[in-house]
Amino acid sequence: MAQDRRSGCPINLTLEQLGDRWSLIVIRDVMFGNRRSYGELLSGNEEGIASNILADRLKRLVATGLMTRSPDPSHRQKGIYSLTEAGIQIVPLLAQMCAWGLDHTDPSPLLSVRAKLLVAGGPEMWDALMQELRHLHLGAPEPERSVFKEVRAAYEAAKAP
Amino acid sequence: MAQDRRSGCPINLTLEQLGDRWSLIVIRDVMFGNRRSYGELLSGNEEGIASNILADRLKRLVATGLMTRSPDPSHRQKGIYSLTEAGIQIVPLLAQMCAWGLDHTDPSPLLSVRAKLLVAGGPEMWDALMQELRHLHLGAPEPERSVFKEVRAAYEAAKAP
DNA sequence: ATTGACCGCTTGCGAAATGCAAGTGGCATC
DNA sequence: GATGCCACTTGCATTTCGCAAGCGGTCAAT
Repeated sequence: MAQDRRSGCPINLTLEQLGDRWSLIVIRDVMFGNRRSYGELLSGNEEGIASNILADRLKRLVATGLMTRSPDPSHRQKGIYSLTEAGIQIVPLLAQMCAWGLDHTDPSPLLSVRAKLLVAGGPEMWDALMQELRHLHLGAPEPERSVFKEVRAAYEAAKAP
Repeated sequence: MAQDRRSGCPINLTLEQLGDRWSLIVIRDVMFGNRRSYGELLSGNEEGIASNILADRLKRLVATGLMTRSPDPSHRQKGIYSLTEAGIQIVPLLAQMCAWGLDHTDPSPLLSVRAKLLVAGGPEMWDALMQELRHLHLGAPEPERSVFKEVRAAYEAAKAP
């Protein structure tokens, strides 16, 4: 019963966990938007995710070990969602999706700014981002380089030139 | 009407094209298994894709420019599916999915052999594979290095030691 | 020309996922 | 203790998925 899967191929198994139209969107928002609660994720989402879908995906991501949910001390009802190490290691995957999307879809110029930077930065930048995420989500020491700051600066510069 | 999309984010746009449980499976089989016709894809598929889903995905992949369909001279009814350049550039994405799947799912040892090799080979190997795919699918000159051969050799060695 | 096997793809239909809108109930604040 | 907020559910219509069966064109043998 533990093995209810279509095949043991790693590509397939990844697809079984993340192969839908919303899971990676939620991870993207947690990761790059640093949205950590249900409300932030719901109201801030660019694509207009429905509330039940969001609730379902959060539950699933926690169940499959990509995120954890910890209680928010200021609001007992609220939870703070954090990426696990497995979740953080999705960075290169999202980066490749950025790369492909930039080249082969027709993304909006503004939303492409950050993606371009991330793609141009390459694996070094992705590693730095992952370090930073370990700091934000797992309590690791704060790294010197802040990819967030770099990306945000580029975005703001593009938005209001 | 041309723009019927949830957002202009490149990650989202990639997800809108490939974010389901079968599209990338089909691409994987065409790419790594060199299965080029409907029948080969249907009968050879590890995960047991349904015939209507396969037909639908092939249609969609052709429509969105990831593959082309050309007539098979030996069987008038048959088509030969080829990757386009956009399709070939999914290699790094699949490679990252391999990497993540190897680390964070529980893939079968045999099916992991090729994935491990591809991940260990890194971007150079992916580039070589892409060159080879351009030869097989787009008629580019045959490259010296054959990643297919390397991968097949590793697989056979693992299968029957 | 006819038959029969094969093969690419479609159809029908039940089951599941998706998406929208409204609702519920715990929680903090006043 | 009334009010407003917020995390999450529920109901229901629509779409997608998935299985099994079927259909029609093509080829090879006779």
